Amino acid sequence: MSLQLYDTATRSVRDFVPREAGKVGIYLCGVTVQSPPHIGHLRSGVNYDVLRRWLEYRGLEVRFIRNITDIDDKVLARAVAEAVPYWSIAYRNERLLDDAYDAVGVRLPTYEPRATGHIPEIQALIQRLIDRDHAYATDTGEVYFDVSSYADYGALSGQRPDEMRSGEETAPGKRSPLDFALWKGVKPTEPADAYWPSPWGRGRPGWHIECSAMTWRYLGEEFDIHGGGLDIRFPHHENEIAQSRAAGFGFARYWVHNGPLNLGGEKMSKSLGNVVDLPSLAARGLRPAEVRYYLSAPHYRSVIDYSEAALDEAAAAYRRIEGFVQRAVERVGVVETDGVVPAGFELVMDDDLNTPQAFALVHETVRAGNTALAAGDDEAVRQALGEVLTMLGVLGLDPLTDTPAARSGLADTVDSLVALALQQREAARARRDWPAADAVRDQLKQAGVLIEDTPHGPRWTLAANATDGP
RNA sequence: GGUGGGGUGGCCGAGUGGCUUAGGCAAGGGCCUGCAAAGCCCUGUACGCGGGUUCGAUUCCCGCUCCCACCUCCA
Repeated sequence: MSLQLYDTATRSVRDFVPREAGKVGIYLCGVTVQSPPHIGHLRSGVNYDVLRRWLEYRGLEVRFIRNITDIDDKVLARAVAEAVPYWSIAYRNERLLDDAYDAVGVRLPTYEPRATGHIPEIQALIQRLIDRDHAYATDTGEVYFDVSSYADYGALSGQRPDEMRSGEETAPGKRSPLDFALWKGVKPTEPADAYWPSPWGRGRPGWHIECSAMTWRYLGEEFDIHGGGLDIRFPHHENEIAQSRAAGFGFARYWVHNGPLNLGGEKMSKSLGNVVDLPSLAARGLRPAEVRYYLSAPHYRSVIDYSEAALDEAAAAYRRIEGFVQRAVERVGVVETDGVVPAGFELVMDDDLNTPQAFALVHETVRAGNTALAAGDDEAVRQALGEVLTMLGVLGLDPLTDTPAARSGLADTVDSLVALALQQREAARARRDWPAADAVRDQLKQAGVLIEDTPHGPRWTLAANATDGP
């Protein structure tokens, strides 16, 4: 069996066949960097990171392009409000986004192009659309895409132009409310440095066109997978298709959309202001790996209704896995694996990336490993440990490097100090002075160090929320 | 009004025409332990409502209802 993906365009699960054997081109609509990222953006990043890792596991060479839209109405409005250059806003938020992605283990894309770095490509594409009678310029220096010129408009999102609410604003020279701007003329209310010269007058790109231009530049006229959040299927992706197809390009062969992350029954979004971000979760004692688990454990197309309780449960589930890995490594050392995941894991991942089932297999293996650990069956422990690490690796999680102790950078220091305390406790236990022994354990617990007795002697771990303080 | 997705045991969350009715969290019982912790074992018998198809439906079909997303900037 090979990978099957749900394709939004055909509303069906399809066998994934790369257009060029052994290679995959993916374009993911990144973020408009108008404000700091929230975990809804992270979900998107994590979902496609898993897709990419799985494609690579399957031996494909992945060219993964994730764009940054660094100029749009909101970025400019923010710049005016803060009285700073628009590009400083965009850059600041871009850095925050990349840091957040990095924290949750989303690998860097092959390239991360910015809209403003592709003005020539954008203008070339616009001119091409004008030449083909799919776009028109107005007296006011705007260029609009002529929706009526593209028969398949609405196919991706199931919208019919005649059924649509007239949400699009009208403007002088605009032929239809549905037409959308490819190029926007100078506005006196916007920063003067937000414009470039063009055949249609000074202006800047509209939303949508930058993605068509950048896919063209980095992936060619036709490529394999286009991804993004379900919420931008319309109008953004619909418009991208219209532009690129009208320009004569084959464009994306598969459309993958991740589900939204809601909060309180509503989509978490910048415009609604109901956002939760990584720093606020860190303040609650959650580690990025736990957040990644939370975001990747449900299926990528399902809705996640954010709740602290669900997040805490996910963190507990991840710690269970982590606990096994740590104990197993202490017992048998780090194992070398061949990098091949169990067949059952391949099966469920090939099935439209069924990560819930994939994690179920991880947990089943953990249980087997724990049993082996209790039975002293080191060979079985090695087996389970290797499988767990390999599966987690494909899912972008590495419990070996991302432990609380390792992150503090003081593991060795704590180890020495705890060893000292444990000597006293063992002495007390030897003379059956249980109150004294328990006092040591309680004091360590107060300090955030948990003691467990095992058949091979006591071991310590940092409490989950050790960084949280009392 | 249009389009699409969904309502699964206390909670999160997969899945399936019956067969072995995921997995995690929480709960109760047990084992282990000086006591714990961790771990292991056991227990709970779920599929929004009403019809229909079927030998049999949570799974297919129809109706209803509720929720969410999109149709306007948003991963």
